Amino acid sequence: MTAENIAPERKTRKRDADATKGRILAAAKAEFAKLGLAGARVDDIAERSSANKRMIYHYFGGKEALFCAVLEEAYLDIRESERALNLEDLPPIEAMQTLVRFTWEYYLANPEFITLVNSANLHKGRHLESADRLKTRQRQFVDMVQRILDRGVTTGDFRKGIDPIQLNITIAAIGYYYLTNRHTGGILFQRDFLEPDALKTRLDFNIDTIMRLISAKD
Amino acid sequence: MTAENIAPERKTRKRDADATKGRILAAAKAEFAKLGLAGARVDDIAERSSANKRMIYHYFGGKEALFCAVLEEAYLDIRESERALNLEDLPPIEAMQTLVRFTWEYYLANPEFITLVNSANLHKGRHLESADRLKTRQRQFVDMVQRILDRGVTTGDFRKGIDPIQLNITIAAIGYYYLTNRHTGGILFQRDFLEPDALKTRLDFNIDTIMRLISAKD
DNA sequence: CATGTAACGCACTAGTTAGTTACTTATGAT
DNA sequence: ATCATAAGTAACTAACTAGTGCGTTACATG
Repeated sequence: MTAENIAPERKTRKRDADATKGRILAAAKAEFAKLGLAGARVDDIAERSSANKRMIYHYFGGKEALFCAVLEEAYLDIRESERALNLEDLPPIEAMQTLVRFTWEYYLANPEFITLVNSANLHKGRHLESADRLKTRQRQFVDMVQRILDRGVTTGDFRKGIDPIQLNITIAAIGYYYLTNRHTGGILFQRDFLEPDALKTRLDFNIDTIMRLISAKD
Repeated sequence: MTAENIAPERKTRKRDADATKGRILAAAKAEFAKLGLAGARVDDIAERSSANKRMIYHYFGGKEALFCAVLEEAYLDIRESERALNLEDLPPIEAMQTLVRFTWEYYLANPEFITLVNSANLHKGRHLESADRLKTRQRQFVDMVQRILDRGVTTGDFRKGIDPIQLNITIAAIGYYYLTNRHTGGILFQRDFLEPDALKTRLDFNIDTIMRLISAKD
């Protein structure tokens, strides 16, 4: 499943199912992210992955099944990266600020995540229904945020009764919306949304928004 | 440009350029919103509008140009609806709460707006570039929000120095994200995002988020 | 009533596109 | 070595799709 195979072990290893599968997945991710499910072309994915179209049908079954695989992998990656932050080792305020910052930086570094999720929702989430491993991870994630909130209440930093799901949605929303709509936003507001200054301003604004939302002092 | 022509003036008026154009636009809006730009089919739009495909090319020039027309109309409609709220006649706090509530309710009542904007951004906003009338409206809208913020500062209700653009983006974001990602969100969080209780909870949460963000007391 | 103009519609084309068939080639267990 | 199996390829197909050529029909104007 390694995405690339730059230094083959012995000679030029011509046959490597795992590597081929990984290359197809990476190429599909790029293609689906750029053009959406309907706009993506199976032939282009085959070419981008320097594999053959037949291999896509062999390993994944078809265009839609390939999209399912791409989507689940994308979601698993962000949930795994969040877990790797070890937020539970941080004081509550710092943990929450880190989460807001991480979410923002993840979207910035992985813009294809956003367009993939948008495509999935255009099709009513149908391609995520069977991703059971992900549902478990998601629950663990919500529970972790709940524990951070609880700790913050104990220390007197956070208000009581905040729903971790509403909070998660809000943290995602204020970063996601800015970035997914940066093109139409840039035209309408006559600003470059990706300029370093603009990015810094927005991140600070977002951290401030979340801190004011959950803060106990008021 | 009237979308329907239920009561024709004299006899059965078989030829009506305006009505045909309007029907095509309405059908295209529904089709593009449902399937995206690449997924939409010109033949289907022709059939849905009970017009002929030839007419689409006659009136709009092509699929992409039709998408441009649909998109600009959609944006103009929301900006016009916002203006019709006459927020400047309300006290600052009430004006801002009304704006948050309106934005939410507009997205709920016009779900196609969200998917159209998503499609436009998938294509890097290219289809909105020539919408000059809209840019003017957008500036007027931002100026109006700025005036509400200024009034709020004068009355002592709002903090100083809030950027109306960051605020607008945030108001849109917390409603938009919840609704555009309601399908994947529903699967991952195991909740029905559109249930009446869930909708009410989210709207209250959103109003609270914005009020805490701009409120002077802290 | 004659006539120019714009609305309208059928049927076609040239190029795509997802998915498949039939085949070759490398690999590793025996 | 050999041979079953999995990896890999090229060429094909049937259905689809954006766009167009060309002819017809309604309506306003003089």
